[in-house]
Amino acid sequence: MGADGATMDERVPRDFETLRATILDRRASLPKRIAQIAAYALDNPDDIAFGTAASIAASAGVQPSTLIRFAQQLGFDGFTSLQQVFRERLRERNSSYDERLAALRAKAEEGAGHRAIFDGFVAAASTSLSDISRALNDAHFEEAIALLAKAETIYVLAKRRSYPVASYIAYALGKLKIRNQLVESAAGLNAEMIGFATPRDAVIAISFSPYAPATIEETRAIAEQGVPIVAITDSSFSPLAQFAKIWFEVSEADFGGFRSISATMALAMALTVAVGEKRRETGRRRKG
Amino acid sequence: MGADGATMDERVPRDFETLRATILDRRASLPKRIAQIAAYALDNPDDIAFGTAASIAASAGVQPSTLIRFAQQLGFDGFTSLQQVFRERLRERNSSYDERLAALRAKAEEGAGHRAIFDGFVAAASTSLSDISRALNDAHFEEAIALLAKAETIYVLAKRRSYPVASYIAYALGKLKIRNQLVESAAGLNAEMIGFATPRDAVIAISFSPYAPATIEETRAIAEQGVPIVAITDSSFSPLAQFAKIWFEVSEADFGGFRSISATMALAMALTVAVGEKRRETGRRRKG
DNA sequence: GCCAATATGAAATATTAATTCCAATCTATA
DNA sequence: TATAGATTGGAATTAATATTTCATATTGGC
Repeated sequence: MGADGATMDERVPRDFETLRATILDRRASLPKRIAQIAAYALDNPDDIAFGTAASIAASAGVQPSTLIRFAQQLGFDGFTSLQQVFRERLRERNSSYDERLAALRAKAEEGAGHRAIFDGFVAAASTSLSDISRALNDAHFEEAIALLAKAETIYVLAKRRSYPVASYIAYALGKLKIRNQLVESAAGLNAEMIGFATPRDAVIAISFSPYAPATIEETRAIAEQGVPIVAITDSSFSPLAQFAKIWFEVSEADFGGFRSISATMALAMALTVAVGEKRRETGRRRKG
Repeated sequence: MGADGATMDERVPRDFETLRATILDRRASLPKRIAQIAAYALDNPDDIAFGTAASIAASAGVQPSTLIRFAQQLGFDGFTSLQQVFRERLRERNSSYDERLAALRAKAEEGAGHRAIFDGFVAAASTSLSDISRALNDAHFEEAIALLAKAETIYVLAKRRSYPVASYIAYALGKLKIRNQLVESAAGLNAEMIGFATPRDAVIAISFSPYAPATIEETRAIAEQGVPIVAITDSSFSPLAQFAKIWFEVSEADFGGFRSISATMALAMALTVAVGEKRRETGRRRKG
């Protein structure tokens, strides 16, 4: 007794991912019609989940018996048990995006342990992304890219909660070989740093309520020097908005008093990469 | 002829929402057992989609015939056609989120202007969040929280692309009044900084391929001093994994060569806030 | 409290779908 | 090219599942 015996179903794939891997693995060695139904199964998993052996076989252009042979070759004892795997998959990802989010948030708000905290942050991030995806103004986005693309140096200005975004922008700009200056508060030399900026440069300033006084002050100073500013902030009443040539309103969902920054991050990354893209285009045009 | 006649199925709900509304509407006037199966259907739509008349009836505590009567009362000609609505719902729901993402990504990959870049980053971030939500191991998460909660000082270690995450963790830990030390490379004093760490402290180390050599080296050094390490990285082959007591594998989707960091951010935020929570609990217990 | 109308339970029946079987066809090898 | 072995198609068989039926119970109006 033990490992061998009547059952023999020790290595039958129980979840969709394993099944998928198994199929892809054996793909090359499968006979023609079996391969055909295998391909169909991976391409139309929903049909397998809902159809009958006959209907699926017809759609895939094979006989029902082939479908059963396929299942058996994978170690299942028939089509029905293969189908279970496809149904289970649908169950697991069953709910719609919004329902899933609502469930996450509900679970999080019930406060069921530490997992709930994680779920809460995932939900907040997802919500924020979905919001910004809807709200982003294409025209503003294009203007901001154009403005930043022709800057000699891009100054990046953010403190506290927004600082991670700024440091990411600086990192990405560096990788794209775009001259930039992260205005950090460490050495207290910000005023001098800002002093070097000219109207041929540009600024990305990021601040959310409660707005860090230093960010506001520095933005004001640099705006007075005539340096154009792109602001990422959270409302039209934001003090940044008045100094900015272009500003984006990003509303981030919060959880447990900590606001998400994923929407801001996505916007920042897109802005950065788009500026890189634009510069390459312009460079080519100049050359050609 | 026209509206009346033999068929009479003009107002049969064809989609789930209409069906749901119809059921809720008639709820009060339904006989006991029918009401019972109606409630069950709205609470467990997945079971209706996949079960057999017999299995569903058993779960809901009624006879199969009652289930059929329920369907007929709603205007369907049997259980099978009622079931179609529940199956259709799963099909649509499922596709909506994934299709939306796929559409975003497709648009992004076609490269239709700058908006496409933005869509690409939003899609990458959403995918990453959804992946980590599925993949996160609760047990590891709890262990990590426990480990970090009892640390005297939490050292945060990350360079380059991961640095924004580290700076966010440091900011959040600070707000939660948890002693922490961000190991930055600026002044070149990292070795000395690390030298102060003891086994009563703990480390959060973050690094993704290509792993910044400095992060690896510093993690190794601090591990050799017996300081327990929680790592966030991208594979079990990561050099960080070997030094870590607990490590999380986070797979981030990428767009245009820039990987998302939203999943890592969500995990980092959750970890931080959960540690704060845990400390407060423990503090209370000690007092009370 | 009685009667008619309605609702319910349980088993019989009809329908549909999965599986098996066998003959026909293809494929690789000597 | 002959032949064994594998693969496939299609119909027959078996299993499962939905539906119907009918006896029994319950409810609401008088």
